[in-house]
Amino acid sequence: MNKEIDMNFIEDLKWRGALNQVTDEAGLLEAMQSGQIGAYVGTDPTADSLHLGHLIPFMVLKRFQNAGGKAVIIVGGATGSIGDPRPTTERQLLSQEQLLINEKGITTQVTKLFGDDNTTIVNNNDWLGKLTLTDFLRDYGKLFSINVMLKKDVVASRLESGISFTEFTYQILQAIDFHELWRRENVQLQIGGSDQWGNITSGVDLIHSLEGSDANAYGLTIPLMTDATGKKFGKSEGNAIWLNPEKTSPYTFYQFWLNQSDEDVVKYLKYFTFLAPDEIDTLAQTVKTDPGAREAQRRLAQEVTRFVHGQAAVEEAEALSKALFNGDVAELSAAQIADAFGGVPSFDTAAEVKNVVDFLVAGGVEKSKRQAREDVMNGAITVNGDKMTDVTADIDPSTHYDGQFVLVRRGKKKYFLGKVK
RNA sequence: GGGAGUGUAGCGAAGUCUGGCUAAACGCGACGGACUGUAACUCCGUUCCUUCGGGUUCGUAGGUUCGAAUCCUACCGCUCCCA
Repeated sequence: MNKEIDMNFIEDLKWRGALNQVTDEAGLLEAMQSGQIGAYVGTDPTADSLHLGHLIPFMVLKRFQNAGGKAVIIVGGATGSIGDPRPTTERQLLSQEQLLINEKGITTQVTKLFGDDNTTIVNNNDWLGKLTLTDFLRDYGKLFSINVMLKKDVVASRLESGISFTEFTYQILQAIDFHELWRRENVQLQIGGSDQWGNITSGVDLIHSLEGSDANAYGLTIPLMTDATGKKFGKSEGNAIWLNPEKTSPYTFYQFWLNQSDEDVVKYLKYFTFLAPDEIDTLAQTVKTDPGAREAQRRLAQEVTRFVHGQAAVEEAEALSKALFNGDVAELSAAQIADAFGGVPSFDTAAEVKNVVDFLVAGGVEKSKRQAREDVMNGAITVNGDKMTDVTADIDPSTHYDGQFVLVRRGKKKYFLGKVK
């Protein structure tokens, strides 16, 4: 492992604003210099795909990997079946079937992000699933003080509103995970969001209890990511941005980043790209000198989309963006539509003349006729490039694109593609 | 086990004592429009469904009443206190 690069890992994180707390900064750097060590990030399969919130710790893990470390990812089949306590309310347990589906989806995505080299993906069900209750109580339970567990922020915040024994125990399971990886994969560092601090330190303490207080085990947390308006990062129109292209198209993903505000864009460039500091500084200058060009946003969108979906997806998203925002969509050919519009939400529609309002509702563009009428009357609906303002007007799918498609726009930039059947 | 609270639209929160003027204040969010840089800010409109006649809502089920989110009964969920 290169000594110079090691020295930069923490410094780089600080510069990028990606460091909240470290248990022992000097100790960690020393461990990294003395040979290859592993770091891990745990993810519970709470959904069938990762979303942008998950990307936050993974970016740091990726930097660790780039710095020469080994990346270890736990897809938490066991912990996922228990549920990491939220500060407010008890979680709903997931069914075993759902957990399996989720594990599979997440494992696929993680593999894509981290590649095969210096990456290990494990499921904690492999060890936690085998642990019997008596072993658990004898081997681990004795090492945890209820008094300490109660003081963890998440637990403390739940004492008023209530917390089940199941969720209360979660921190022990996560601690066992850390120890297990410490033992079998030489994982000495656990990375997580700032809300994971309590769980991470539980793990560090457990390793120290079992392996001696001089055992190398460190924790690192990342600040809570919020946008300039103080809102939690990673939502668009109230929906999560997923990494699964089936759930959030690469085009929508690209647009999410392209639309970041001037206030946030540099922060995200530092955080979500692997661009060098001087390059980011240059982009930061362009935000000041020529904000309208949105050079920084464009670069951010390209970099992150490439990291998650690949170069081809970037090109597709850019081609589509160009067609939608810079061209006259009515002039496009059916072939161009078929080619470029794979990324917008689509729906099937019959080859028959239909009232606009009914058409919009049937296609899922609008959720109710009331809403559809309102939007039509406000001039918010454009069909094949023509603005519709008359609620009694009809849509004839045969007029454009060889009768194969109907292109609907709602508002300024939301497009829907009707595929004529 | 005993006692006290609480459950209102996506969320938060009024309204409940003093039943009708309440499809239900207000805030947030969301959606649309103007402005613009496919921005931010600001401003404006909308935000249960509808064949625009009306229909169905205030944890659930009943009841009282000409009329109930508002009163009564039972049940369910959540919280707190006592044991």
